[in-house]
Amino acid sequence: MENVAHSARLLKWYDVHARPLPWRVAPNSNRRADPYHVWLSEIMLQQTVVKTVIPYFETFLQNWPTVHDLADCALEDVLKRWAGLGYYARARNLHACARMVVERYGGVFPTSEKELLALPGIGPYTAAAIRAIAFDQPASVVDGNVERVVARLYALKKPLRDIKVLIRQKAARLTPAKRPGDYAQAMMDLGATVCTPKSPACDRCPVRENCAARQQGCAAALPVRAPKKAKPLRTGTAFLVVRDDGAVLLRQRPAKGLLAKMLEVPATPWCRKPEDGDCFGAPVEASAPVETNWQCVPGFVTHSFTHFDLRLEVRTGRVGQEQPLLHQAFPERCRWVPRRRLAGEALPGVMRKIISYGLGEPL
DNA sequence: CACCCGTGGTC
DNA sequence: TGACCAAGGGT
Repeated sequence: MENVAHSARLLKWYDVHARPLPWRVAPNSNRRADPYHVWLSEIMLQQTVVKTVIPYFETFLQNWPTVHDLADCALEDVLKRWAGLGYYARARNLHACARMVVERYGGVFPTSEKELLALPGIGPYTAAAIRAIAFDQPASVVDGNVERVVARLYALKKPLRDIKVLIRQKAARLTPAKRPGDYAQAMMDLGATVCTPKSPACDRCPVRENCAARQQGCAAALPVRAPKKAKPLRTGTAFLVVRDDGAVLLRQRPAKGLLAKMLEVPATPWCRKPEDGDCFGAPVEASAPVETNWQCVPGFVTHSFTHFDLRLEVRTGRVGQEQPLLHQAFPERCRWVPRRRLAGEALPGVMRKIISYGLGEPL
């Protein structure tokens, strides 16, 4: 394929169809996007769709207009603002990266691939995106969209995991020296709006003449993904304790692992075996954070994580102001949170489900 | 390298 | 409605 024709057609399409996004400058613009904005948006966009990211991006910029502001704030505040977005390691790395950029580089993002890759939360994709979009360097940006577009352009029919290197080579060869930032965003916009996973709109595609998969009629079937494994079910019981003044008992999760450093509703361990009333041989009551008259809420809260499904029973309990916490509840990590403050806390989506389910009202 | 790591948009 | 899976990185 003629690479020049490909990039020329794509850029011409992008000039017309580029979506205005908060972190994006207009195509063919003389200005470059702010590296802080590009970095922040790219971290948020990892495995997350544009529509979901936009309000979070606006909130972050409003609270922390510069990387200095973000570096100066407490991690806890970042986690609060990140709550609901998922993959919370991104938030911890974001904060660490901001501090590193300020300490090592005086708040100015480095431009070399080596230096960018050394920053927490920045991998091959994000480093290339920052170089291309913020610094106008001809870096080859390969994300899930580009993998799909390239697999179709060349009708690559082997399993995706076996041809990742080949796709990177093809993608690098397609990347133009001019307007690399616009080109990168054009490829990703194309994948997100035209060359979509299930039913690609080939009749609207600016590079349909170059697409081998379209000629063969197999575009929708590419790329070939490995079959997914079934998710195991984990079960447990959550204890929603409401104090007489309406405050709810929450607990900070451990520093590593699932939902690290986020707040949680105290609960039993989440067990592999869906056997009610028993977990590792211990009774459910052994995980209760207080002694009270527990009330079972009918039904379950269900939630699907990346690698397992969760089904939780919820029990509610009312306690007085002077109720002592039980030893098993890790009291050093427990906090009473006023009802009105709940929505702004670092509560993951699953915990918000549990609380609103147990309270019988939205947060 | 395989696995861990969230959530909700999308059809 | 449920299944797919997204602008990936860390270990």
